[in-house]
Amino acid sequence: MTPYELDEIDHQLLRLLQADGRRTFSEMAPEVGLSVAAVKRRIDRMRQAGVITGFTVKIDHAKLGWGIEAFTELRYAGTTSVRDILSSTTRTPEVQAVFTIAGDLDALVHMRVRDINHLQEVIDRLRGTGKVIGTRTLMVLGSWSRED
Amino acid sequence: MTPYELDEIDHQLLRLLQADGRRTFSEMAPEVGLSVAAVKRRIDRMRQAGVITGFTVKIDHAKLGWGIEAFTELRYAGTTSVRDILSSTTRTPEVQAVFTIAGDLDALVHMRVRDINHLQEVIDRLRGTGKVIGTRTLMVLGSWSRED
DNA sequence: TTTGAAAGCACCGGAGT
DNA sequence: ACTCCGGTGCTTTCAAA
Repeated sequence: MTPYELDEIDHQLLRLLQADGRRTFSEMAPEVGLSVAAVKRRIDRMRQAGVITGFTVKIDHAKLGWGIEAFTELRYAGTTSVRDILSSTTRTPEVQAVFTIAGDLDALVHMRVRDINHLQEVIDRLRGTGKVIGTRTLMVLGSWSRED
Repeated sequence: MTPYELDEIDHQLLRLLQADGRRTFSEMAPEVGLSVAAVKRRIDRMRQAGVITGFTVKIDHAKLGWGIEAFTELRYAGTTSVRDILSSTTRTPEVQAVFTIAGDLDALVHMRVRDINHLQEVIDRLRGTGKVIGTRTLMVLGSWSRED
């Protein structure tokens, strides 16, 4: 699959939208030196091409009382399919993301919990579902994210 | 810090904005059964309280030719401060996110690269900077993310 | 692929229930 | 708290280059 080619102005628009996804076309137009209609057209085009898959809101989960973040590495029995892994992990509401992994372990799960007891409980829940044969949990102390 | 309390309508609004961060107030108003002004006030309030930290665009990096995603666990020499870890990792452009971690390892780095050679090169770069004394890389085969 | 303008909406403040 | 309303500004489409 040949990558979709962006010129410098497309990159500028993506950067502007990453910093503020609700920025208006009329606000961006003078910043990139094009008319409002041209900006709209470019963004529609990137949406159409699937480069832009959508827009979303950024939420501070700690402010809502979900202050603890952790990654858990899961190892499964040899007979477990990716579909089984996904169906057992993704139905746990504390799980934010699941990455299936090449190599000796099988999945890396990103989760958010309220406190340590809650973390313990979620890990137990994950160990109980399906054919988990081993876990290792990394508690996040701090995080940095590229302009998100 | 006591968590900010959301009622059912606030949760609905957050869900709507997670699915489409550019949804208009007038579109959301009838869906939650309030007036446009009331919706705006609630969202302004959540912004003010820091629950909503912003809005952003979702990008399909694979479509742009950055098709490979990986996590690298980094172990540092005992004298390394968190500031040193962040300054050495975050200036690598392929690094998307850095999590500092409790326990025997020190950081988990999320990165995006174009291909395997590129991955190799970035890992070497990370091993070269600062006081890295060990790495372990998990290549992502697939991923799932809660409504993103 | 761009600009420019017109019509339709959305936003946002204030006053009132 | 919410609703109604009016002024302002943004979005969207289309003709034209």
